[in-house]
Amino acid sequence: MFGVPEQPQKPFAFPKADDFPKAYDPQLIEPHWARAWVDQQLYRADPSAPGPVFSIVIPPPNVTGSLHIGHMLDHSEIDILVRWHRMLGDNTLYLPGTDHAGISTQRVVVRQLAAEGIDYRALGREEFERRVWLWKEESGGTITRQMVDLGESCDWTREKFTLSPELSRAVTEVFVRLYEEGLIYRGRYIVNWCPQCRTAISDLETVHQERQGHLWHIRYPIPSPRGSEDQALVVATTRPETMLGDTAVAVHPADPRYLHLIGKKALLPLMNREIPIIADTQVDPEFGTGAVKVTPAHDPNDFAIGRRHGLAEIDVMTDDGRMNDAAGPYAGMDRFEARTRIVEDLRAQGLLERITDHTHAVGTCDRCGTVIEPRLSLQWFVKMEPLAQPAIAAVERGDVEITPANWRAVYFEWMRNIRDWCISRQLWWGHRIPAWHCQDCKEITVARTPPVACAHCGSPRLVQETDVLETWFSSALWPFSTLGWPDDTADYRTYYPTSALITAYDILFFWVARMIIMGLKFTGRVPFRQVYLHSLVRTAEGEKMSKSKGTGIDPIELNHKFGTDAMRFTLASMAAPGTDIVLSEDRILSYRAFANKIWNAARFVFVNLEKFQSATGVPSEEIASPELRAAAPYAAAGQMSLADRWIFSRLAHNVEVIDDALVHYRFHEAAHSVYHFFWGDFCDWYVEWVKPAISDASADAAHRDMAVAAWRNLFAVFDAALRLLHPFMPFLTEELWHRLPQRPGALSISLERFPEPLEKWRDPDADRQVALLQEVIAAARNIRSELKLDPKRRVAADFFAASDEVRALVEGNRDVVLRLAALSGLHMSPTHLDPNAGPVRATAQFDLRIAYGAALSGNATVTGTLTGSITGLRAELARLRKEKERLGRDLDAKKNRLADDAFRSRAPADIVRQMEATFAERRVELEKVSERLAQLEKTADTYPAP
RNA sequence: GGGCGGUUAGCUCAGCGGUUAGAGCGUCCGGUUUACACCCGGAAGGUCGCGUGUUCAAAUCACGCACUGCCCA
Repeated sequence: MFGVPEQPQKPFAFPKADDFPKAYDPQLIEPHWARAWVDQQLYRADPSAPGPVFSIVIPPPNVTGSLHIGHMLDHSEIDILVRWHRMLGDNTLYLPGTDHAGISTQRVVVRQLAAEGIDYRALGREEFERRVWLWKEESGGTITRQMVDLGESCDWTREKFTLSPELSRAVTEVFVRLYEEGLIYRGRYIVNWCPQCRTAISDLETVHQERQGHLWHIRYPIPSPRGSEDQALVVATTRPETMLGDTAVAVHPADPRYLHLIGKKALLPLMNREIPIIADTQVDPEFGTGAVKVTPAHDPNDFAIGRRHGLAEIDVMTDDGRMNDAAGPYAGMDRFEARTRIVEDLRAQGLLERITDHTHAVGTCDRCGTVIEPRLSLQWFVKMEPLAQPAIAAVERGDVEITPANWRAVYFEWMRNIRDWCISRQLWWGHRIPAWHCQDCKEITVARTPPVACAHCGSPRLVQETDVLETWFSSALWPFSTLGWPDDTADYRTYYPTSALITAYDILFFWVARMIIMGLKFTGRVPFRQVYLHSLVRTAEGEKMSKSKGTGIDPIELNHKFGTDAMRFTLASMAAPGTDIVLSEDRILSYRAFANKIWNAARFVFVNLEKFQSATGVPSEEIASPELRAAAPYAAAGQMSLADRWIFSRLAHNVEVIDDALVHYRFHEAAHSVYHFFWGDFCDWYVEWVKPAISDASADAAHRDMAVAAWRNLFAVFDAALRLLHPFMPFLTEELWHRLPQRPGALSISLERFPEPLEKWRDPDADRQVALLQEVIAAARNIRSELKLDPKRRVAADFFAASDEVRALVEGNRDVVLRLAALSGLHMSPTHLDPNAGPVRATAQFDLRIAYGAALSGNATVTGTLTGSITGLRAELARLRKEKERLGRDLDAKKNRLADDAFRSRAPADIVRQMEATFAERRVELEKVSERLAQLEKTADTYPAP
């Protein structure tokens, strides 16, 4: 896969029309380039390379999973940044890899085995692990294959896996150090237990769902020496099956209803066990009856009460959610079956006081959705509070910048209320905890390598801990473990801390926060300088995608259908910080059209160069060589054309916008800028503008020079546009770039430089002048459209310039105006134009009119003409009235503002000046509109009423 | 219960103090303009959820309300 193939240097030949099908088909080129980028190892990082460093590690996906659309968003954003930085000349590393996804991978393999009729426990740990590795080998390539298909420019030689020996070494090192510092401890506490996965899971992996449940009010009799009958306490519970493990009933010490009962005993129904009635301030007198059953082994609050009062802790369940022997007659039943039976039995015994509806949050397993059982068990924990302090400070200081900034508050909130982290999992797939239990003294020995003797008593009888670490524990080390830590490698020295972390906001706590904690603890530095948290992709219905509901979108399928470039561009264009993305096919189609537009622009450029070459004999090397493209822009006879000045100015402007947008992770802004530059500025205006110049095959030297200069500029801009587009549409731009002549040895557009926003290209005069000409052309097109003129028909227009400058500009560019507006002539009028002769469009700078006579003249038919017709006149009147009203409203508002002394004295001077200028301009427009309206109304009066 | 978002054109979304509030799609009108019908030209369409403030100036800031989504307990 990584062998570098020989690159035969073929002589350059311009693509012919045959090589350019009219419709762009991404399937023809994307697989080819995806392959080539990997095979040539183009993105292999070199720690000794020059330039500022830009490094980024991938959020590792589940090794046995497949990419979903959220990954594609994430990876597209990362790859856009990476390609951009690489093109800026940075020493760039994009490090790929996967994690071992402990619970889900184990579950998949357990299921596979079960399907073969094999109980995984019967296989034994070693054999089971071997089977999981086999499965990893078998399915583990999917993710990386998909990433290759996406064209991600990562360094595959540095691909990492959390469970590989090198990364496992980092995990062991971290575990041992934390243990030695007393930051890891083992203890018996209530944890979230998933009976389906048969393991403890962390608080974060427990998802709370609001559910409609019940509150069962159960009577706990209070036996008295004299045998009085109705002495009883009523407790309310949502989980009656846990009562089998009750070891007390608790009331609030100040609750007058129960004062007299404190210290007495209650008889636990069904179990016939006497349990104490205790007082504890944790009891909420408002909830239920104010008396609660206490089950220390199955509820975190009860556990706390139990510890305070020295209560027994009776676990009544097994690891798969069944009732155990301590549950007496209910032993062996599933917990929910037991619940039903217990309620029935209580009812039968008259101990069920009542049942009320109760909505409460039920903890469920993040992985499998099973209802979590809070359960007492012996687990390993990380003491988080001391670790969190530096992580809070780092973000406070700005050592880590979080974007969008509102996530800072969320981060702080979680960090400041952090709870100890249960890191042990009762699984076989994962990093086995490097702790050994002494069979003699029962002490624990934690070590980097298997110890031969107990550190406490010297006994050789040691048994390794069976629990593994949760996957996020190893993920938390990812930014440095992947770079060689704990060794001081060249990669680590060069690329750590990484530059940025790009991930979805839903793993801020799971992963981002923990990486900051671990990075600071073990490297003394933050793991990344910036965090960008992007949104989630939702379905067209706005729902969160879910595999189980089948609403997940397969990006590969969409890429195949629309092209990876189009998909990537779509995601980028919608990736506004802070807003979830609702993906729709319409939107993707519009960017597929954009790819097609680029393709066809290239087609135009190449095919016409060929024509030019054969007509003039000017070789393509004199027009499109890489050296010439790099040296643009060109002037002919010492002067650059207005169109050329303008497009380079627009290019510089857009490069600046794009650079700035990408610095701030505003992918949508960057995408919009490049889209409008290419389609609007380049295709709609520039190419149309210069068509005559580049097809001028006149023999004389002056014309030839102008044509060559025009061609050189066109190629230079086209080349720059491709480089500008490259991070967003890598495949198409790579393909087209290779169709341009290149230096020998130039391998890829991705290794070229991103265009620079050169100040010398800025040309405010050209910007203004072209904007005005565009307005003139648009005005003419607008009238043509209103007159419903045949688009091919050229008609004459009248023009009044409000200044000599405007007149000179329009006269100097008469040809382009006539051509793009399909006019046959432009007659300069010394005075304002009479609207009775035809519709007038006017700005403060000019009037333009196409006279009815001109529209009618000749033998062409004018469909639906408004000439002299009452309907056409009415339409124009309506338009003018609306225009007048709008201008009037605007002017009133501005007049008031300008008349306001407060505004004049308090607003910045340039704002006031600007307001005055637009007011003056708008007033001229209003005057013109009013004048035209008055004249037309007079004309309208001569018509009979309809 | 606490916190964070969202509410802008028919749809999906930008804009988050200062030009006549934008984009893509959709709609309507006209087009086989030899790069592109995945196209070209033109147009219509919005009291920026409601209310009250702050400000010379509010879609934009603050507060309240309504609806809605998410996170944490």
